[in-house]
Amino acid sequence: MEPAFGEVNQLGGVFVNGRPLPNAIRLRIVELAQLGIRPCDISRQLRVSHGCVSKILARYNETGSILPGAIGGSKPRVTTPTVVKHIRTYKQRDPGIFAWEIRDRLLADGVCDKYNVPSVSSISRILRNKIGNLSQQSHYDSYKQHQAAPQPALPYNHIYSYPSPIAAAAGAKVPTPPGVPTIHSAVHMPRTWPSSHSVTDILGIRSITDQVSDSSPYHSPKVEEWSSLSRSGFAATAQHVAVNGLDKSSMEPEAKYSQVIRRDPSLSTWPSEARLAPSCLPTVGSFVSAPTMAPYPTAAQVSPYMAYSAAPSGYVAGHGWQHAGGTPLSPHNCDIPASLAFKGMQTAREASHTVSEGLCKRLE
DNA sequence: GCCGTTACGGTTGAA
DNA sequence: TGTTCAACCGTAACG
Repeated sequence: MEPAFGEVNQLGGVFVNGRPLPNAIRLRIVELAQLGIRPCDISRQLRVSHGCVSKILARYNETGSILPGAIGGSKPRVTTPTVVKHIRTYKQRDPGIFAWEIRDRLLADGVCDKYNVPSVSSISRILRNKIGNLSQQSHYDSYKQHQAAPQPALPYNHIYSYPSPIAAAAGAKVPTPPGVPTIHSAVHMPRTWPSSHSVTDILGIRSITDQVSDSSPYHSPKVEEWSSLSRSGFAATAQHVAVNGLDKSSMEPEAKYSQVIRRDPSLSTWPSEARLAPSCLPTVGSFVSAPTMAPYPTAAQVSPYMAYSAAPSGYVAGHGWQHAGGTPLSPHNCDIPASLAFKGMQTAREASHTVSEGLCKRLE
């Protein structure tokens, strides 16, 4: 159940327990860190707990991603149809085979690796439930296999799947086959079931899989909500013309369904609009002050989830952000400390420079 | 005072 | 359809 209102932390910032911070805030945290601002200052400026700032920055440094991990769900199933098929085969060849022997053979034959090999108990369950009496079922099974090969289960959190097969190969637990180059990508995440959480990805750049998922029956409305967080805020960022101004059209809920930027799969680069302009972003323009903002409208206004989704708008709206020390971090400021090296951001940042400068010039 | 870590209460979504 | 479980979240507190 989504609360209609968020809670207020000790710094006066608003948050929803159990839910990730809005993308705009997460991005802002990274931006400020790139500008050389200390985490404690970021914490105070954005009114986010320092633990959270630390966590987000640590994750960003480690993975190149600012977005939260995949929430909920279960681990990917290891008992894929292929594995079951092999187990069945082993059992057919040797009806007296033990589950642990099957497990060993799955490893030995390369059907599974040590990460995804089913447990002995799982194999036993498969033998009991899915295979059963082979002498009676084998014929039927072989028939059935030809009739309809079961589709592999959808990957865990397919909605967060990598935007490209290459990226998937780079991040997936499955070892990259020799010859397939692993790219140094901002989305490289050493996770078992990774998310597509690169800065570039959330800047409104829809991935190939995203595009597919749009028409997919599996497309989650929650993704739209999430995407709306990124796209309404960040797309406005990328396409913005006003400093701290609300490009309201891009903030409107309806806009979340529009594709802001699509990448042509045939291109090796992103559209220039999609690139991150770190220091020119008017994303989070103000303090997050509970008394002065209403990021969580009343339940009567919008649905509870929309209430949370609406938060970035609240963050974006408002006056210009100013550094605690009094040095204004103007959106016009395009200087980025070169000493700050962040994983996977090199390319994006280099590319973004052009856009950043262009944006800044326009803003000036 | 800063920062990394962790317990806690909460949300989420697949099984 | 409802429950369970294991992932995630941000906060608050501790060292």
